[in-house]
Amino acid sequence: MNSRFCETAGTDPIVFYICGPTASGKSALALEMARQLDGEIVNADAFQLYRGLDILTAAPPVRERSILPHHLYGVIDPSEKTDAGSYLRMAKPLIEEIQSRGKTPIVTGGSGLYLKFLTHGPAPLPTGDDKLRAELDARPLEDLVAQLRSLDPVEAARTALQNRRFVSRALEICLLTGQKASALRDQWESQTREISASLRGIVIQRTRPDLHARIATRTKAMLDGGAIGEVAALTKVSSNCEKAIGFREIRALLAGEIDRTACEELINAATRQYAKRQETWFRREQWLDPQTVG
RNA sequence: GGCUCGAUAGCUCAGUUGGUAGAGCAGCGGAUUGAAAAUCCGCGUGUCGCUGGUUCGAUCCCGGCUCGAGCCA
Repeated sequence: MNSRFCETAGTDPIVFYICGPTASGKSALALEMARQLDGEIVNADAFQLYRGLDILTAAPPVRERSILPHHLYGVIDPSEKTDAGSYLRMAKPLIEEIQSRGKTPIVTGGSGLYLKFLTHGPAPLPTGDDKLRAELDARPLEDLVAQLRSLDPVEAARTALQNRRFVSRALEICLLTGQKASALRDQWESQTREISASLRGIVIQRTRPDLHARIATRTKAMLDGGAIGEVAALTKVSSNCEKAIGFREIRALLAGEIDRTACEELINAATRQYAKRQETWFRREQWLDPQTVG
């Protein structure tokens, strides 16, 4: 199975992608492939970017990272925010630099949106604006929907109007650019045709019972292995970083609001739900080659 | 041993004055280009403990049994 990818890697300066749901074994596979392909690993996980949360976010441990180059792990302070655009601005030059040294970048991670930025490029849209978002968040959803409908009826028709995030973002684009979000998005859509054909990568697939068992094992190991200490040690955490699965649950445990058993089960459930959403995302990325494991 | 209460979805429970049942959580499916481990949409998945009886019809009423909790011995 792996030899096939070694061959394709040899023909062109390519980037190899290893995707899949959380706890599916991406990191281990990435390490093995990096050895075979003379590659270097590039993180594509939105939360493993944060520093000091290796255990909570199931990032490869430092001893593993020292075997061969691992990039973009623990590079952002938990008090900071990040987004798919800034991830792309870090990852793209890095990948080119790795290639310039004759190495194969092996991108691995489970953040579908971040991966999509890397594979299909950014749309010509403005970065989110915290101040504007705070203003929009303070207004009723119907109000935002009405404004979006008047500014950009095409975008309103395509947007899931019950989803405040999506409505808010569409409106944000219109307000920040003075243009129609729908028009800007159409530009990008037309640019991205054909890109998928040039991409190489796999998505790890496991049965649900297998994946759920692996999640349970990992959650237990995290809680036993220092995740609680990591959370306890954080003093300043961005609203972005605190969204990490397990963060809220461990905070509740530390505050005595829930017991260890409840904490573990809440994290398990949230992780299972996340894994399911990841599977849904990667199912749509048809350029990925499914690899059934387990 | 006697009495009382309970037994309904994977879990916690509601309900049907008799017409085969519904919430939350879990689960399953989906959307998703700058918050994405986020956010949102859709779906009830069932021998109503077992067994007799009454009834046109029982998850519901009656008897017996099983299991669980409590009280009395």
